[in-house]
Amino acid sequence: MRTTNELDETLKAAGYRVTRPRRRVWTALQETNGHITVEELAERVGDDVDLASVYRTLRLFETLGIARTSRFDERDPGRWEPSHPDEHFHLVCRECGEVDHHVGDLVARIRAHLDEGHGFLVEDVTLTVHGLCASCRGGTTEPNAD
Amino acid sequence: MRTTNELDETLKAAGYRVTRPRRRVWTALQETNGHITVEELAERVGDDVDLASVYRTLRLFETLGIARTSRFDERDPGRWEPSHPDEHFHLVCRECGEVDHHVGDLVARIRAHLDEGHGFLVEDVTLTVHGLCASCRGGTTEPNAD
DNA sequence: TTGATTGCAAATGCTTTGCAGCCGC
DNA sequence: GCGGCTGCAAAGCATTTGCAATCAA
Repeated sequence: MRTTNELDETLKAAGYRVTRPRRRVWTALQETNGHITVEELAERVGDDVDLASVYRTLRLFETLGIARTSRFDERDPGRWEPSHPDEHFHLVCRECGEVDHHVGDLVARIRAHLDEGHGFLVEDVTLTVHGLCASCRGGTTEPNAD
Repeated sequence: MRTTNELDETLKAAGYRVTRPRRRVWTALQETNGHITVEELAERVGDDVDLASVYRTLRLFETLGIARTSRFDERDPGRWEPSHPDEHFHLVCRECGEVDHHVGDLVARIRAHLDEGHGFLVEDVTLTVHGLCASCRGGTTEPNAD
């Protein structure tokens, strides 16, 4: 899901109208490719789209399954990203704030593990790892430094 | 960390004063043993402790490392729990809202896995699983029902 | 045309903050 | 007594909502 055409189809298929604000928000979200604040997004979209519409549009995208929101720090505003078919998790650096979108089989393995033992039916796994990214680890980045 | 005596020591050791609001919040948090809203907590604490003080106290407890906050749904207020020495994760049921505090080695294994390959220094792992708990899985709880 | 969608402005809800008085040490 | 802590009230900030006008179908 990358082009505005694909957005148009998704909207129509679900019975929603294709509008300029929706296209604009969609494009802006694609351009940044993730972890962006509603305010930052609104800035990119431009002043002729109201902040409230950006919020409404993002909520709609979430309902449609094409965007997702998450919060990496309790005291930060929510951040949005186009939803990604791959299961992934986030590595958040406490120093530089960088968010690494990490794709791998880890989430799938967690899911598999949970499906076994417990009576709990897993629908969504959210994994966030806080720490220090390679560049912020005190200069040295040698992989086998203790 | 369970008694008010232990709270007192923790506060003093860090140079903070032992006060009635702090003891009250601490006790209330222990009693519920987790995943409680600030408002619910304030209710238990009583009207003679101001809501603002409850917020301030919880933030202090967080700083001291004896309480932690998390949000299971983007649109819910934050929830607090006494911080737990064991690494654990949360199973949140979308039907009944029940939050299961799940202790196990899964988080440790995730941590170990991350420590290997990547240059990222892991400090905190947050894992939240949304889905349906055993009792909400459509009545039937047989493990091999389709 | 017609009703979904928008912009605007006001409201909401959670959380924080300024400040004068109070209380732990 | 001093300075940290509290209650109170007001502010802050992200997000939502009511409503009349607008625009996609």
